[in-house]
Amino acid sequence: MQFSKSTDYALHAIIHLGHSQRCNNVGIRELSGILGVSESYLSKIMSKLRQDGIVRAVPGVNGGYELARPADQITFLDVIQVIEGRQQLFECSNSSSQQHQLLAEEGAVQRDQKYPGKACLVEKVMNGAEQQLHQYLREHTIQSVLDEAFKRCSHDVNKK
Amino acid sequence: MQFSKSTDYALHAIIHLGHSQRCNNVGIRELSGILGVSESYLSKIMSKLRQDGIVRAVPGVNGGYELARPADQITFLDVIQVIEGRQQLFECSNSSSQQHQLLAEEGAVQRDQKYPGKACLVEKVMNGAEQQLHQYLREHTIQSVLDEAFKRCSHDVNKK
DNA sequence: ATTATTATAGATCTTTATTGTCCATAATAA
DNA sequence: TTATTATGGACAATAAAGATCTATAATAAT
Ligand code: SF4
Ligand code: SF4
Repeated sequence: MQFSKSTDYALHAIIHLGHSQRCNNVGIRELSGILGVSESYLSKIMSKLRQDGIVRAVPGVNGGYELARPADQITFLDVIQVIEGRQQLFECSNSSSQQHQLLAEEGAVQRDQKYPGKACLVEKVMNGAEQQLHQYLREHTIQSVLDEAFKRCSHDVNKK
Repeated sequence: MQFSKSTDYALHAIIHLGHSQRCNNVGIRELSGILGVSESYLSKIMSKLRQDGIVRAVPGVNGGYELARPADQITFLDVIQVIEGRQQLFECSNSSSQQHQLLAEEGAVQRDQKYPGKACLVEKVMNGAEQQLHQYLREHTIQSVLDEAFKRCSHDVNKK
């Protein structure tokens, strides 16, 4: 299990947009050059990011992309979920098996929406783990990375 | 990004073994029947679990599988990593891109083994998140699920 | 020792997901 | 109006997951 390359690209693209906030929009050409990915492929990713409200896009001369909201309001989780989707990390495929009887509470079969507390014991652990992951990714914003990069940078300057 | 079905099968197989500890070995036939998976496919999974020292296998009459160590010493992470592997959740593919300069410390390119503290800023976040996930999965053992299932069960009996 | 039983390893196939390209179209600012 | 830029659909290549079959090796019971 790994994050896809697209997630990698999306994160770096967003970070670059965050870094170029003051300037004009950033076109797909520039972006693709900096990330080292083809324009066609990257544009698919940017399109998704726009559909999910992470970036704004404007066509035409001097068009391009910009962040749809301040970088401190864009979390890693936000970006990752655009690409990876929002399904659960663990989805049981055999809830009709014999074992299920032992491990699941009554009513746990139709567990998707309404009874979060009634998940089976396996899902309880797996979903718990996923929550830990999400929590951490929610706590880290694009801005926090930008800040740290700037800190490092100025520290380097002081050294010299 | 999702856990594979194989991980699902592996977890359930191990749980069943833990549940049948007192009795004899559990053959692939019984196991496959209970999980609702083909024998051939499941045997591949069991083989991996054996190679990684999670279960013991004995061929021949009355052979089968049993846990290689007590269920309270088998964590969810143990089982999951057998199937999903041990690569990092996030592996950067373009550390030669222009962006890399900004985000990575010096020496961060050859980051794999020796400089865990020097990872780049993106990896720092992503690896941190992975650690959260792993920590949680490490804290939950097969036995803990068994215990809880038993608790529920006896609670149900009391009700009746 | 023989035999029936069981796990193992290899080859192979299908299906699904990821990664990637190309092109025609729509939108926009100059 | 036009040059420019993003968008969406179709498509292809590759890789990974899911699954099956078969021949072989190991073992316990006889
Ligand atoms: S116990 Fe949970 S994970 Fe297992 S089969 Fe039932 S629903 Fe699925
Ligand atoms: S900054 Fe980190 S994630 Fe980004 S390219 Fe460099 S090594 Fe990869």
